[in-house]
Amino acid sequence: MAVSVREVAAAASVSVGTVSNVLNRPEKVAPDTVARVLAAIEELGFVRNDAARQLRAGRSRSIGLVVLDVRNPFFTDVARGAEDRAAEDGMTILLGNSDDNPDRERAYLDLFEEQRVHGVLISPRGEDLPRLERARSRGVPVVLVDRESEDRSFSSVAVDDVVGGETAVRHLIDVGRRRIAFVGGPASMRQVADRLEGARRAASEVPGVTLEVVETEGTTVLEGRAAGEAIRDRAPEHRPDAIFCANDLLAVGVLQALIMLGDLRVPDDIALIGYDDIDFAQAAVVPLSSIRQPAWLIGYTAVDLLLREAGDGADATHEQVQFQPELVVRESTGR
Amino acid sequence: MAVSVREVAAAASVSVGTVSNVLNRPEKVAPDTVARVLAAIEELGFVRNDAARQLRAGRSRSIGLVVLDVRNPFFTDVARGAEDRAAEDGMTILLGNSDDNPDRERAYLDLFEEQRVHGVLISPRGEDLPRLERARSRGVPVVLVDRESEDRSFSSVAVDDVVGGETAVRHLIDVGRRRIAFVGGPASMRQVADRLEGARRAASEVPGVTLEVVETEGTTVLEGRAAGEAIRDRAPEHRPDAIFCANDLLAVGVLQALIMLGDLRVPDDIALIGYDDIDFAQAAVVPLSSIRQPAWLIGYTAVDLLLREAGDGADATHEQVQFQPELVVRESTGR
DNA sequence: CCTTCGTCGTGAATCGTTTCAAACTGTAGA
DNA sequence: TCTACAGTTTGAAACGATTCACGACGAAGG
Repeated sequence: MAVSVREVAAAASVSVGTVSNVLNRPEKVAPDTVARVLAAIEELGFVRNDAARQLRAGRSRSIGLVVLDVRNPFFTDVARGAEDRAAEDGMTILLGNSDDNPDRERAYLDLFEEQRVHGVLISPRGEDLPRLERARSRGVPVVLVDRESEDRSFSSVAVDDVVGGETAVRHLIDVGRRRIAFVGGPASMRQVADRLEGARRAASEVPGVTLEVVETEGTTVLEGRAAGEAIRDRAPEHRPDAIFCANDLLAVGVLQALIMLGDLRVPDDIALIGYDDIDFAQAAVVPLSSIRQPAWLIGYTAVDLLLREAGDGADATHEQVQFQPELVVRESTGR
Repeated sequence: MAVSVREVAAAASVSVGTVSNVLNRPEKVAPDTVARVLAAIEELGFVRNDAARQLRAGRSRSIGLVVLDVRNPFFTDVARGAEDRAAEDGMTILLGNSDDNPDRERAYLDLFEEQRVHGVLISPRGEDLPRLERARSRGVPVVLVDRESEDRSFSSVAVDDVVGGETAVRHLIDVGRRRIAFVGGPASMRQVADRLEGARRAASEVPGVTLEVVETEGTTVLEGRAAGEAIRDRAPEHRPDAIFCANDLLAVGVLQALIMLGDLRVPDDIALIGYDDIDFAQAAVVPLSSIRQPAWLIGYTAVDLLLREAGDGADATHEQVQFQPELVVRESTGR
């Protein structure tokens, strides 16, 4: 059914080897032979079979990327950065989203291994490093995204979330707040845990500052709204005077609950700061203060490390790149 | 280097055929043989080589999906729906985003053809149907997403954008507006053109209603903001009293320009309605009225059609599914 | 005229899985 | 004892591109 090199070769009266050379090393073939072969390809509508190429080559020209949540603009930006860097080397990104579900995460890893990807970029859900070690021991380079490995045994590209959390809460304190609530979860998510740790650190520096944790089950707008409603419905004296959300999606949800469904004022009654600085942050009901991360750059850099590591083979060194988060002040924390 | 069936077979003292049977039809193999083979697989850390499977099978177990913009939540929702349906049949979605760029669109189609995908879902950028015809003639089923083919020669899943545009503008008229502006572009985007056509139709029904078109070069928040600024900077008597944006991202941008960077009131001075009803619409500075589309369902249905068509072979019938858009009224058009 | 060298082109072997006709084993029935 | 037959297992062929050692040819140099 499908046209193969063999038929192209026959049509152009050359051998299959020559067709392959035209495709891959045209400079090694006499010009008019090249022309004849290209004509035959056009004529027959030949399309290379990538599976056959990969089989021969031993691995694919793709890189697997597993993110925690495709719906979070932060991760689509990371993916764009990765795609751009991969394209520079003629490679492709396979995007999988785990939805913070360990089974899905493992399923994607299995899939990528079967595809013999060049490597895997992953923002690992929990502590399933053994699975990643196994992948690597089979020759698949792994780079952690938005996360560092405890023992530096993996390459990684991350932003210092502890510093980010610290920056956020310090800012809230700077604008005069004292009863601070942290909204985020699940605590098993590293990003969440780190940001909380930073928040605790900043809070403990100043006497009189309290930090309360409102744990959520995920980091979506919906869960933010639920958390916001719970806070809104408290007696005024039990409400915090500032909220730090583990990401902007949560913050948007909290904002909805406080303002649109309630009658609290932001930042007057409660100041609010998010994390990630997604596009929508500045377009929210009240433009949202946030902690900015260089998402595109993270993706770009991660692929860069991966390709370098893949090139070096087994004895590659592992490099940890860490970017610093940046405070962006908008109206939700006053000016 | 990598472990193959051959080595597994040797380790389990069976033939390669038996290993393959254990993998694909375990019920045809004696229980203790199965156990022995599985033990060998575990022992050796065998991972199937997908390229070899595909080569043998003739095509991959993936479906290509080309969207206009991954950053638009509408499309990520479509992708999720597609992924969910594909997973039901053990298939995978390969996501490519064309960024409304014909070259990228073609590059992804080429890539998908080389990968011998099961089929392609695409929201085609322009009128490059010949390219799609060619793909189909090579045996790759194609389903149009969020778009219909003029001549019904392709299967498609779409929402009636003309009706959507009509609904939006009719609503603006219903709430008393007369000088309406349509913000969107490029006009070559079918979705944009259709929504505009609907808008024109609704406007022409009521005497005294004018419809002005403010063309943008894309459908991002940034371009919306630029358009909004242009409108804001006009003399008051030249400003429209209502704006219909081709999608919610644009509307969010317009909103930023009017309110946050200017001092116009929405909806008092200018009413505003968007399209897609993305999550952020209700969390915007002023909660945004919009036209809702069943994004997840569109993706799900598209894969469904595709698999049906792929199953039927060459003589498959082409089916056009059309969903109806739904008006969602929020504060940006008054209550 | 013979050798050497470079340019082009050849075709068989290879990658790893699946398939399928054929072979094998043991049991039940005649 | 022989045949039938179901249940298992076998192993070679096939998928299609790439590679590489080798052959063919012509030109240049001695």
